[in-house]
Amino acid sequence: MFEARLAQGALLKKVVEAIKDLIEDANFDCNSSGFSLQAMDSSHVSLVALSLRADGFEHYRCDRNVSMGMKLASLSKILKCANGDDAITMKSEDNGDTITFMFESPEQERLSEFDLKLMDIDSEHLGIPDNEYDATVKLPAAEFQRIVKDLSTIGDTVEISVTKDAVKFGTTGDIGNANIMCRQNKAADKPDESTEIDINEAVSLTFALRYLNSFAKATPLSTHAVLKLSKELPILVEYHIPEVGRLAFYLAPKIEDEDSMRD
Amino acid sequence: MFEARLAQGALLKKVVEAIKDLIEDANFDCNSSGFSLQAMDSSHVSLVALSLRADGFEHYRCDRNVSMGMKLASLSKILKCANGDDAITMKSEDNGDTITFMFESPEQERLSEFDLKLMDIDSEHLGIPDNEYDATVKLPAAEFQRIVKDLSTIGDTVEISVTKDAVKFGTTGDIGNANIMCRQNKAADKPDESTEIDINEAVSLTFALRYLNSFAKATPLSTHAVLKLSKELPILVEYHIPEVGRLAFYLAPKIEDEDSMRD
DNA sequence: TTCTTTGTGG
DNA sequence: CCACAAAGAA
Repeated sequence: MFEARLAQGALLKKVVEAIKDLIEDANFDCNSSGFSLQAMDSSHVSLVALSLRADGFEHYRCDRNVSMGMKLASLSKILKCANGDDAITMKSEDNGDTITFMFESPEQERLSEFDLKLMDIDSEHLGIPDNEYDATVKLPAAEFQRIVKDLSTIGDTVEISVTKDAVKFGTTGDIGNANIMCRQNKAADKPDESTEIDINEAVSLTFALRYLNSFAKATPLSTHAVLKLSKELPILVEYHIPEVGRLAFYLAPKIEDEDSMRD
Repeated sequence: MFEARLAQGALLKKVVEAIKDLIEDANFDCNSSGFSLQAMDSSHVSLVALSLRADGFEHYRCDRNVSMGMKLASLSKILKCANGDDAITMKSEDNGDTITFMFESPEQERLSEFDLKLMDIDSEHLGIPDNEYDATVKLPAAEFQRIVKDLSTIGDTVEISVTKDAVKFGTTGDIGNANIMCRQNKAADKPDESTEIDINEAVSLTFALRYLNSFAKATPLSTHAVLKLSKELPILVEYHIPEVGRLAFYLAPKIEDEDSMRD
């Protein structure tokens, strides 16, 4: 059987809120080392990878590897019934066709159980290469969310350019264009507001803002978002979940349409 | 004539907000002992009973018994024009065809008057038997509201089971099923959060969540909701209005469909 | 506090 | 089937 208890149930609520707009249904894979998910979004453009380590749970038991297919809209409905301060226990029998979510209020006065029917989902388990990246930018998650939201009001794509000591986000649209630049700033006094850049080579890549906006739904999970970029590779947008794991998103860059540049 | 002044006008506002979704028009009955209403909801499934005692009013005068038919949507419109801290005076001449609502701001700086046309409504005055109940559950009103709201996202009906020291709310739906259990807990330190169970016999009854959700609109009137259940009898959901009276709702249980159980 | 979402009434 | 209002989310 599989059984895992998360003292901070709010984490699970936030994770599901962050990915449910991107993915309709997904397999959650459980093994002795933890609880994870990998899935392409519905339009097969971006990829979501969640991993929660076994040791991030208050209690974790997984007798044999299982893959549990869930409809994320249903899962979200159920998790909305948990209070933010509830502890959440997930439980599933081997070969069972449901997963049980138990919510316990801090004083244990109220105990709720929700059984979610599992479903069979074909999933192509994509191996994600563990790349070295040309540039890594760590910036406050709220700031990243604000930037992609603001730029979305102007254009559809964003060009992210990273240089040694600044990252620039630029877009162009019908009404004009916009550029937002964030300087490196290792604010030691306010670590939550630091912006750090680690670079091997300057890169400049263009992405669809629509997906970055979806990724930014993970903002409540972490103080910082980490962007990793390499020429011609998908961007990796990572949210570290303190003590427990991480939620990561991959999105391929827009290839410059060179038709207009040919002579 | 009839004249009654309620210092806490907010009470009247809340009462009308709580019942206007259930009832379109109703007769308000006034006599020397108080102000009351009894009506079936529009679909003739549930029953609403309001009573405000004469001594709950700052001033109360009722020369002869009158029954005043009002359209609740209109009454609600009018009461929305009162501030929460206004005192409300209701006034109606005997044989008059209107009722006047006077709103006075706490400093008497602002005084408003609204006349509402009365209407003739046939009302079957149902005698409500004053039953002894098998089980009484008193729980925080907000918690009851939350439970019926959460369960509504999963299913259409709820099975309420009361045992000596806990009350269980269960439902089943397409995506799975749910159970919420509240333990008895006479929290002496936080009386507003206490859950108390008084039981003669364990009961388990099933109700349409839709109506319970409507009943829960009365939540702002009281810290606690009181559920009274007996086998095969309608559930009574009561909200005590401190110092003034009570708002009660009755709903018949779903009879188990035994077709599927016949051999 | 504002906006989006959902349920209800016409 | 459409529009409004109340409720929840940001």
